[in-house]
Amino acid sequence: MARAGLNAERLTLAAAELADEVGVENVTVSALARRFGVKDASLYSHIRNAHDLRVRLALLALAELADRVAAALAGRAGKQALAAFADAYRAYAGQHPGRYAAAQLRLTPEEAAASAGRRHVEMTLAILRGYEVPDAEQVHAVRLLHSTFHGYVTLERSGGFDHSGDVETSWSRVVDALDAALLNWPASG
Amino acid sequence: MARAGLNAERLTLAAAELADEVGVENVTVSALARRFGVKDASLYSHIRNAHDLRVRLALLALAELADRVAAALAGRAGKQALAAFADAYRAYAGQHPGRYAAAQLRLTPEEAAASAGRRHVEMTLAILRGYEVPDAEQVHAVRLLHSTFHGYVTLERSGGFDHSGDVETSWSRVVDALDAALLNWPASG
DNA sequence: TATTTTGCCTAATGGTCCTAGGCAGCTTAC
DNA sequence: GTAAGCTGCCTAGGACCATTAGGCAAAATA
Repeated sequence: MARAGLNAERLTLAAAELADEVGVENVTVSALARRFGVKDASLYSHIRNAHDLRVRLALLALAELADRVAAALAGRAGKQALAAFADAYRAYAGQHPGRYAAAQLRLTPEEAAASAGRRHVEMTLAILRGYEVPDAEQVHAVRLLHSTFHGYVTLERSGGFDHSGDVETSWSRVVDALDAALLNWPASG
Repeated sequence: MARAGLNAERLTLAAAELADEVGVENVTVSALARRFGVKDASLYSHIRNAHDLRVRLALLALAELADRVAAALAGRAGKQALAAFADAYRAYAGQHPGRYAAAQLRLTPEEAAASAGRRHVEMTLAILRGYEVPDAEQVHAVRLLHSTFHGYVTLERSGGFDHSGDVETSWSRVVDALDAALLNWPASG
């Protein structure tokens, strides 16, 4: 019998495709084995267990997202940079809902350290350089941006906005509001 | 043998407790049956299936959250109301992480119509009455508020903020930023 | 070519979800 | 107060998923 040529990377990539097609919750060791035409047990030479697979998937998604954002950010500053970050972030979640959902997995400190999480924070801090946010306030500003972006795309994806109204306009209002908040930080009131 | 006295409500409540104790992902028909000292199959006279259980749990959580927010909102307006909403929302997620997570389940239109989702929107609109947001802009403002609150508590819960910095200060900055956004809506820039 | 490594296999266990059909405890009717 | 029926929880059993142990054959190496 010919071998299927499996390895951890190929499995992770296939898991990512599967996630986008059928949702993270359906990314299972069995489904993955089926996709490669091998038995479930065969995957355990390459991944430790199902959780290990999900961690790899999360790391893949975080890295891809960081790449997208970095590309969007190149050569931009100020509100241009903010909007580019926002749009790239939202576009990734829209094009890769399964991967985006997978990226929300809670990581251990070691896993987080090996992840692109740091790059996300660095890029957000880069945006703040276009504004005049005091150093001591930057953590809070980063949290506001992440929270808002994450909350928006999550609700948009999960159908929280279904009923009515233009989501594109809502999104630009969100970006405008964040821009204003950064301009007036921390005297936002 | 004495009967356990099961019914859909008791099961849903127990599922909610289970969710807060061990996480939504571990709220399983088996675990619930174990908690009542009955066999798995016995639950199927009361709930249609595992998904039905999760829907009931989501509806419970949405209703509880709406109650909390309504109580916090009573007699307040303007920024007071905004902060009360925000704090009640965040407190619920903090005290009932499993229920809060369960409330994020994607509902069908019929389920959503029977849910407290409408109340959430109504209460958010009530907050806007303390500001001067044009009618046509209210949808967008509601989305900004929901996105930001949801994003923040989700990231806070999932450990996205672990490393450093005062989360209470971050939270008040978030509320301040939203207050400012509503005061200047839609000329946020 | 002989040897080692390694990849995928079979076999088996235990957990979860779910259906079908049975029997006993509770309810109601007389 | 007992007989009838309803209902609740049961046993039995199927399908799918996660995982481990041990085997054999294909690749890699000597």
